[in-house]
Amino acid sequence: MRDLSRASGMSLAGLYYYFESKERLLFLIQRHTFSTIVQRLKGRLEGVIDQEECIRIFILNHLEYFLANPQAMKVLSHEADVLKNGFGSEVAAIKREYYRICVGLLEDLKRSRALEFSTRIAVLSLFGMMNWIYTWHNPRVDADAEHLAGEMGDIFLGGVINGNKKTPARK
Amino acid sequence: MRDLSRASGMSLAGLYYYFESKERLLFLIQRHTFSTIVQRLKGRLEGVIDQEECIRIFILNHLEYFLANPQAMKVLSHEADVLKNGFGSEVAAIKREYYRICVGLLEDLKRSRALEFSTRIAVLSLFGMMNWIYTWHNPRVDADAEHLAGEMGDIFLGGVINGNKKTPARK
DNA sequence: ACTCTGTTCGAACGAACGTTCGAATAGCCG
DNA sequence: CGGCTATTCGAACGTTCGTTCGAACAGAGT
Repeated sequence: MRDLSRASGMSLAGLYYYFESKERLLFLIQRHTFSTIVQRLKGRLEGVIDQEECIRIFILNHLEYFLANPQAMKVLSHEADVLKNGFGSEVAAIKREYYRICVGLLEDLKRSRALEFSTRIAVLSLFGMMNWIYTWHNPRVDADAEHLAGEMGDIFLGGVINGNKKTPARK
Repeated sequence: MRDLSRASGMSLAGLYYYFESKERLLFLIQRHTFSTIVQRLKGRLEGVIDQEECIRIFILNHLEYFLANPQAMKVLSHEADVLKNGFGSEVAAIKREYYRICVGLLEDLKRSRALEFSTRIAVLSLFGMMNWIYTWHNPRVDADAEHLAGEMGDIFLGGVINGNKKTPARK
């Protein structure tokens, strides 16, 4: 809170005139962030029918927001589970909706191409690929969101669509 | 430190008889953990020639350690960059060696099959898939390390080997 | 001019943290 | 037994943190 006070130019006590507690402020930031991501995603998916294109849009939407707000996403990734019961559940609901959208897209893809893989593991692997970016992305040496989304889309979609033809029988 | 004192049964001051500071204790834990992972990996890779099998071993080795020490890996993922210059650089060197091993394995695979993809992005995507597990894995509902390593290996290897045949031209 | 409401702030409180210090204890060697 | 070293601990120190309180200030309405 003292850092925010210094950065914003408002006194420490002044912050508490607008935000009743540090936890509620974090809650507002998280709710705003995840709501924005979900809302933008829904807009971009509207009218798109190709299942593969939908997943590429999902990845691009996610990475664009992450790379446009790197410090914010670093904090949100770090403070993911610190909100207490009341605040935590509302944010968790938004995250769950976001997760369910991705599950839906992947199951559409599975159905349309008669694929076989665990949706849960695939979705969470994709989230891992995308979210881990905050630990390594350097805007001076790494590509932009569009290019990264393309590369990650190739890896992920190539993996779930083609599977691994070399060793198809896995226990 | 007070939590460690309570959990270990030793008094708070007693801890400082063995560890000169909290930061040095964290450094020792990190060094021990990452050294162990690298050392086990080298042992398992010895004599293996098939490039795909090497990467599957890499994934399995990583996930086995992560799932065997979930709380520890959660802390290490969270406190990845808090060590000061002296301590930080030694741990960073071990991590860099680990990263370089994975880069080497992937470049062997690329060379042997004449593949085309960004090694850096592929490696960091793989790390993301594997490291993100600490945020979602529940031993009561999720599969064990061997099964997860198989599924993630299918997705990752399928992705980098087969690429995405549907839209091969990507700018 | 006076009040009322909305806004801002310096100063402080209580709690938690990393760390230190001196005393107490235990085991061993002469 | 007496002295030595290794080990353990209660109590405290200084700092940082989230939060609160009462005073100060500004502007609008009467």
